Amino acid sequence: MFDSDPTKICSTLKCRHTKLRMALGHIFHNTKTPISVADIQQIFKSQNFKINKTSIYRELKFLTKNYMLNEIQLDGISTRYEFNKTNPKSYLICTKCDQIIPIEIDNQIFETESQKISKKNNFIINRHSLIFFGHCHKCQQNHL
Amino acid sequence: MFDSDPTKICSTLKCRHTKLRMALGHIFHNTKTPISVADIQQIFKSQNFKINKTSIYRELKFLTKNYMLNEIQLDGISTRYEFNKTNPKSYLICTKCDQIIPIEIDNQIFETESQKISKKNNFIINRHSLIFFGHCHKCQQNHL
DNA sequence: GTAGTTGCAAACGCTTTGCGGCATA
DNA sequence: TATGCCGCAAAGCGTTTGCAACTAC
Repeated sequence: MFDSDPTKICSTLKCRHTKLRMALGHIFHNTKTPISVADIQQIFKSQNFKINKTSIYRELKFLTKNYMLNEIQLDGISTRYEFNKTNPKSYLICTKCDQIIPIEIDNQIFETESQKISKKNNFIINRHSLIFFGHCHKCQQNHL
Repeated sequence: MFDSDPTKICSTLKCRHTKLRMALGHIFHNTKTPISVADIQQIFKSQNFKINKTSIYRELKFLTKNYMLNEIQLDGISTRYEFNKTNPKSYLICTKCDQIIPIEIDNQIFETESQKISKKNNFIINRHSLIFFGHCHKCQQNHL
């Protein structure tokens, strides 16, 4: 449960208040859907903010390591980042435009089932990830 | 719904009956868990079967394209392949040893919920993927 | 001043491609 | 003998690393 306010990120993590960190903070503060490094580069380019991609990668790793971001790697799509590890781990993925839409799911649904699975397979379950693949509203309309 | 018998793969796909194709057929015929290119190279090495990795990649793509294999790319682990696209899409992933264990789940559980999600987000759901992360039996014992 | 941060170039690992040669049907 | 398949080398792509320079505190 962190604050996505860029300045608060720095005070929480006791790290320096740099241009890149602030810029990334603003992006994740204002972006609802998980984004890729390419997306970030695009945004920075449109803002005329010149920054080396190495620094972006490094900062994303840093923020992920410090539980500010959540790294998502899923079937076929490129690595995405979203704010805060405590977010729901369920997504809708549009297989036409590769958009990821985070959704909230009542995890109660899995309770009974995951207990069964855990026992049957002798497997300790720590977390789960549920993804629905299909077509988003826009792509349905565009007949893409 | 294909037959995993190597010779039947060839007759179904009307493709040539090559050493590599037969060898991969046998591997997937006998392997229950999804495996990586590195795993396959390992197996071939142990069998003293010399084959170029390019050919392995090409053959896996070919079999995937022809619905004989299922390509799995998930959170943090390397790409894996398993026989047949129609297999259940639910897995247990051990975050210690990276093993993937396919499991059967009663998809009825999701029926109501996925209908709700579909309506709420104006999203046509085609398929879903459910993954449980945790520790397998072996890794629990090894205190790794 | 000094750690934390950056840019650049180079390396990395996994995967794909181009092409000439070989083997299966 | 004619495609389909193969090996090899090289390139592609996203990501990481090493190092020297810089800058926030």
